[in-house]
Amino acid sequence: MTNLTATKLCKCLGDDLRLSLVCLMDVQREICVCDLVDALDAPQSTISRHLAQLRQCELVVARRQGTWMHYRLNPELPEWALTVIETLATPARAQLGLRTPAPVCC
Amino acid sequence: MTNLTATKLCKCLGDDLRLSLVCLMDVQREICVCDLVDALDAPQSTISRHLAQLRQCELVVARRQGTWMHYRLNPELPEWALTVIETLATPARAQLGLRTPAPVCC
DNA sequence: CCAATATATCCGTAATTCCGAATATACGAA
DNA sequence: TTCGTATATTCGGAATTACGGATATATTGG
Repeated sequence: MTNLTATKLCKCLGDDLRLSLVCLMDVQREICVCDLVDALDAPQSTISRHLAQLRQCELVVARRQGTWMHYRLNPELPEWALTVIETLATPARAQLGLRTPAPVCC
Repeated sequence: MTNLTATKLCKCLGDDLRLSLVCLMDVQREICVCDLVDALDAPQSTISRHLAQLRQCELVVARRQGTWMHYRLNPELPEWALTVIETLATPARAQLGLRTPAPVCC
């Protein structure tokens, strides 16, 4: 179980970049940072900073594989949080102009 | 139809006070500002400012009745937005310590 | 150990958001 | 018109958040 609150979840999702990250993880079960970096075009340090924030709120978890880090939604997310994410995913992808990126590396 | 985006919705809900306001409107079909002010204890100007923000994002609409203003969720909210609000309402009420206030005025 | 690659963290600054007292506005009643 | 009540807006300052270049760390291969 996480100690995620409704407010914290919304704060996390209330930013274009973080919402994009979460949407990409929702499509692909797991995705590595380099793919995130070139799907969204933003400097690597920015992406990494937002990922850290998502990790700290326990929205996502990371798995290291060699030099790569693979991120995915935290499988222990409470059901209401998952519902919110899945409900937002479709409109968000359209609004943010996200297309599912072809897996590049890993 | 509104021009609400997923990010804007989350930004609105990503604040304890605004999330409380929305939860209270979700329970009571319609609620007036004075009830909101004494349900949440925060200065009137703060409540009013947050209500203005919710109005501007088209999350809520207001109806004047004499000197009172009655607020409710925008009935034209897209379905995904309503789903998000309803999904969050239960955990949020618990986390924010909200109890349904007895209608005081109006 | 060294070099290269992937990712994370630091840090100073810019931008945004939040606050609440004071003030303005809107309305009903007298 | 004037007063009283309900609500909205203004405004200056405090607090939070975001940014991204520079740097640090971790891991693999040679």
